[in-house]
Amino acid sequence: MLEGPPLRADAQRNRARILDAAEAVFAEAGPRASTEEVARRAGVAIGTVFRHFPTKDDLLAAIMKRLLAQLVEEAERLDLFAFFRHVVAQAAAKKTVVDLLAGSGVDIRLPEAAGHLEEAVGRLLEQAQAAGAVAAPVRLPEVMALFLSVCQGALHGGWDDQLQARTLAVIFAGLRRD
Amino acid sequence: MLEGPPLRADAQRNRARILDAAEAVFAEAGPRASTEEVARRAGVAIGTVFRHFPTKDDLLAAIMKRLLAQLVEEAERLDLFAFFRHVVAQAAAKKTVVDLLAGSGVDIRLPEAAGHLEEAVGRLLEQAQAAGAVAAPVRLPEVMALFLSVCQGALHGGWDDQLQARTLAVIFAGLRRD
DNA sequence: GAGAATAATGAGTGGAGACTCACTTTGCTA
DNA sequence: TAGCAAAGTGAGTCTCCACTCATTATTCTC
Repeated sequence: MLEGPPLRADAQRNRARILDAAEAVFAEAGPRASTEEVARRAGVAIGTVFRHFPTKDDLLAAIMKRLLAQLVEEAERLDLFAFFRHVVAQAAAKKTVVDLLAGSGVDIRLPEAAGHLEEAVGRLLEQAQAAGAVAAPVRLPEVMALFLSVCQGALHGGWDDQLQARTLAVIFAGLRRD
Repeated sequence: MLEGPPLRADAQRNRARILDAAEAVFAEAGPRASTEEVARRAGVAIGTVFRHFPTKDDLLAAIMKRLLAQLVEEAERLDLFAFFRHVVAQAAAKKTVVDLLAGSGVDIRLPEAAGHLEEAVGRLLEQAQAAGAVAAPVRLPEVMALFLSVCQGALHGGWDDQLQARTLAVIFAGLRRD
């Protein structure tokens, strides 16, 4: 993570505005939304967006990193089941994360941030297994796979509360007794 | 389903070629692949593609319909668990269906064909419950939700055989004992 | 507060891809 | 097999969008 000299005040302000706008725009319209829309929403010229993020992918990667970090924080506050419920409930509002975790058309790798998430979920799994809430043979890879699958399903399927509860119930039952 | 006069022989031939090419191209590159690539692969001029399918969405809808019909056939040959396994294993090879079932950026509704699939899976569920292989309180909506979720997960996550088996094992356990 | 460095601006460029249409070719029918 | 309607062709249009850069504006430093 190479750090140059500190950013000028206006640059810092704009960078933050752009990230916020990008998060909102991409959450609403998915990663295919245009960079111009982001600039407009941030109240900034298009060139400014590209000064901060030389390519659109850089911008997407930056907000992904923020969102993943947020997920990790949430993982640290909740147990495995609550974490699943929480994230699935939010999936629709976080089109970007889900789409990008899914790699939908856009090529972005964030091994570090994604690794942190996996570690956090790993800790939740250990705790749940120690408490006897998840069967012993369950391993992290399938938990992550289920996690991502369900996020995408919820996002694209437009699940209501009831469907979400019933679907997670099946998965939770499967985790408890494998 | 309005039927005009029958198609001329060359038109029929080309229509079939275009559908085959589109299926292959979109399976490899997803729905974002260009119509020109489809035309090239079909050995046909771009205008011919647009004569048969006035918009790209029409083309996508047409192959979706074929693929859904195929899924229904497979559902009629297999039991619920085998169907899940089969489709998940093929998910990666069928990027289009999955992406479109998921509604990724493209707006296509095929209520009829999708309804048939749901009916077919409904029958599998009934059979499985009658045989005691799936717990009674499980209902069709969550089975469909799990089905679509897992398809997307498998597609985007690039699951290997082992991960696929382990992930499905959790879901199957959840279905058996809810 | 003057000067230098950094940042913002936004019209402009280039490329991709969906779709059109004037013209040519092909298949059907009488 | 002549004639015509159906189908095929592909260069060209149009729109959208990522990205650039010469110019102007804002901060920082002394």
